[in-house]
Amino acid sequence: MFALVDCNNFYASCEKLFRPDLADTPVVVLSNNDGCVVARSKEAKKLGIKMGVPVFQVRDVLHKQGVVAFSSNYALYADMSQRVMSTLENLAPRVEVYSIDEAFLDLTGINYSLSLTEFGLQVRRIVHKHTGINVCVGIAPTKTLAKLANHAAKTWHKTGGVVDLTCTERQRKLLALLPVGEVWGIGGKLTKRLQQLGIDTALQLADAEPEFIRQHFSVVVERTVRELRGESCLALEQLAPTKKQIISSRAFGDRITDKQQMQEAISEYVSRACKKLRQEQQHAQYLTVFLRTSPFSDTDAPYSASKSIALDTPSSDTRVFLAKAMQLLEALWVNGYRYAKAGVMLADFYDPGVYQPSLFDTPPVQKDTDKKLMQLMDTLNSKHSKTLWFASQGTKQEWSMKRELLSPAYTTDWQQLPVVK
DNA sequence: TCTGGGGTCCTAGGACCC
DNA sequence: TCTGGGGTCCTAGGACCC
Repeated sequence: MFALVDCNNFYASCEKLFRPDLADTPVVVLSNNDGCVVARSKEAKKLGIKMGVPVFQVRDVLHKQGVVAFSSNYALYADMSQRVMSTLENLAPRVEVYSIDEAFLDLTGINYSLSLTEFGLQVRRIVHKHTGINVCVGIAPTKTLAKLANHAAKTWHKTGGVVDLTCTERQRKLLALLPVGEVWGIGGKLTKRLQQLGIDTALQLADAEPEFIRQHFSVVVERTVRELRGESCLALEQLAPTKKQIISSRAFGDRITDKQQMQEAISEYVSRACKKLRQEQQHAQYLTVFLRTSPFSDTDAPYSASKSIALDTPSSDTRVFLAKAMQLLEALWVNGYRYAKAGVMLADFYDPGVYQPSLFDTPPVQKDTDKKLMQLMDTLNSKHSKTLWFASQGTKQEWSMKRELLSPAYTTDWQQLPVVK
């Protein structure tokens, strides 16, 4: 038996938590560069502001209705997420942190002492008491059904924020009400193709033959069908699997037309990605650099390109990747375009010291001093960010993203603690 | 004028092998 | 004239998630 615990309007709730004056005010949180709406308080949802809309399309509504907007404050959200997750870890024996605002709990053994619904209500109470965040709880025999139970708990207030779908009849009743696109794993494209086959509701998908779905779609969709029928195919995964790739990319605050600025940006992304790589305690062999103009522009000539290179030896040394990235950029750069976004990707990971040399390679020697230099950089930068950086990252970073509506890092920076007067 | 970032998994098809 | 069958591995692209 699984429970899915999902925080309500997570980013917006985090912002409201430290601004009691905004308790009843509509609040939205924006993506990087203050580009799109990525979270909405319940008041903002009521105003009809859609998830993911570009800000410029709803600017009038935001203004007229007195909506308060915030830039994304990841330091705050990550810290609040950790508090919620550690509270959950005290309430259930096994927890899978699925995303920044949701977690699956294994409920095996829970119903010996109290009913599953009572347990769900208790989770809500305790998480709210410890963190101030409201959550909803969906309970079911499979993860996919638990997701739908959670959706129901969020949608219908009279559920009290907890829905237990143990009983098959309740499952079918709910599935009949939900369009197939609400099912976890069924996105826009699949919804269309399923509808062409006459499958419109979640119940119709559950009642389709798994073999038939397998033939028309894939094993993934087949698994979804089985999960909807109550056959658990997706297990709880407590340990975060090691990463297979690391991406660092950003849209620019302003378009880039100058090569040196692009070099700065790519250098910045390379050093971010390498820092993450060292945190994962991995070495990477494969580097990709990409850049593109805006796909939304009618006036800008379109250009999008990427190039990759494999190192002779896996590494986590920023300097090695910087040198290669500059070579790749040299090959990719074309004068005259208005670049909107660029990024780098690291892949093909190895544990440090483990790799397969080719026949004619001289065995690599990673000098101890190289390793220490990177460690020193990371240590210094973790205490005071941006203490040490590479000159190629630039000093002004005029291209960097816009975050004009950023709230303070209330919980992670001594200088920015909230003050009670 | 202005449209996010970071991931995973699966499949199809080509190259190559015996 | 007639040209097999069964694999593996890799990559690109498509789909999904939050």
